[in-house]
Amino acid sequence: MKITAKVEYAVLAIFELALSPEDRQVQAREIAERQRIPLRFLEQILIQLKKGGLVKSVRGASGGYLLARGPAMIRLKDVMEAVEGELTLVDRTVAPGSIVSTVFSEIESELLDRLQSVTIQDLVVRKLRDDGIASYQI
Amino acid sequence: MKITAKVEYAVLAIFELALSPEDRQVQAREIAERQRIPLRFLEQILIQLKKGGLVKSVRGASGGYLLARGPAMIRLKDVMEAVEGELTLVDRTVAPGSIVSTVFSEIESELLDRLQSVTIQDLVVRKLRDDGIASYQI
DNA sequence: TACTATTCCTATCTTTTTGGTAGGTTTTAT
DNA sequence: ATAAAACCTACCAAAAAGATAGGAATAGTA
Repeated sequence: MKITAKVEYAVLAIFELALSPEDRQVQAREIAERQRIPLRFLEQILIQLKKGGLVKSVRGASGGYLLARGPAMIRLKDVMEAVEGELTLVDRTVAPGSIVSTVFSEIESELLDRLQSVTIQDLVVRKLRDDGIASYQI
Repeated sequence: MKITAKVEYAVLAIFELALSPEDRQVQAREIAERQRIPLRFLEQILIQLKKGGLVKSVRGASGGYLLARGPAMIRLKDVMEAVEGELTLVDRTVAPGSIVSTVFSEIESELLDRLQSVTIQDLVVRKLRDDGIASYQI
C-alpha cells in the first residue's frame, strides 16, 4: 500500500471527530478548515467513511458527522480500508507462487497486523499526552 | 511504499543471479526469459541495480551480469532502494508534526527494518528448502 | 412557505506514476 | 568484420491520485 493523501485525510477526519464531544456532530466544513483539507474532496471521503460504517451523518442545515462507534473500537486499518478498499503491499504479483512473492506477502501481513493494532483511541491518548508534555515546557 | 512490478522484477533478477554459479555472468535475456520480464524493461532495471552497486556487468558479446557481493550481504531493502530511491510509506505527509503523521512514520520505520532484515541469501535458503520438500512429495 | 446550509451523488478534469517501447551507441568475443 | 551483448536517452499509453464541478435531496429557520 502507500499512505496517500486521501488516506491521511480520512484518518485526520476520523481523528478530528474523535476529539470533539460525543453525540455532537461536526460539519465537513469545520474539519476541512481545521485540517486544511479541500472541502469537496473531504466530502467524498466522509461519504466513503459512512459507507464503511465508521461515521454517521446528520443531513440538512446544521447537519454534520459523528463517529459510528467509540474511538477504541475503530482501528487505523478500518479507516484505511474504508477509503482504499482492500489494503495490499503488492497489488498484483508478477511471479505468483515464487519465494519472492511469498516473502512480500508475509511482510504485508505483518504490516496489516500492525495497522490493526492501532486504534483511534490510541491516537487520542497520545495527542493528549503530547499536549500535556508541551504545556509543561512553557 | 508499494511493491510495484518494477521492484518485484528487480528482486527476481537479483534472486536469479544469486541462484546461478558465482563468477559466471548471466545475460539479461536469460533472466528475462526465466522470470518472464520484458527484456527492454529489465535492461533498465539492471542498469539501476548496477548504479546502486548491487551488480557488476561484463560488456560485449557473451557479456552479462553478476552480483557485486555475496547474497548474504544484499538485503531486500537495498534492492528496492536501488530502483525506487528512498523508500517511504508516506510520500509527503499532509499534516507534518501531527500525531497521525508521527504514527505513520513509526510504522514506516518498522517496515523498513523488516525489509532490512531479509537478505537475498534468506530467499535462496528458503527456495532450496521449499524445493526439497516438494521433491519428497513426488 | 421560502431560503439557506448542509449532506450526498455523479461526472469530469489535471497531474503524476507506472510500465513499458524504441532507436541507437558502445563494447567485446569470435 | 560481424554479431551479440550492455548501455544511454527519449518517448508513449494506461492507470492512479488528487482533486473540482454541477446539481439533487434534506432539514433547520425566518
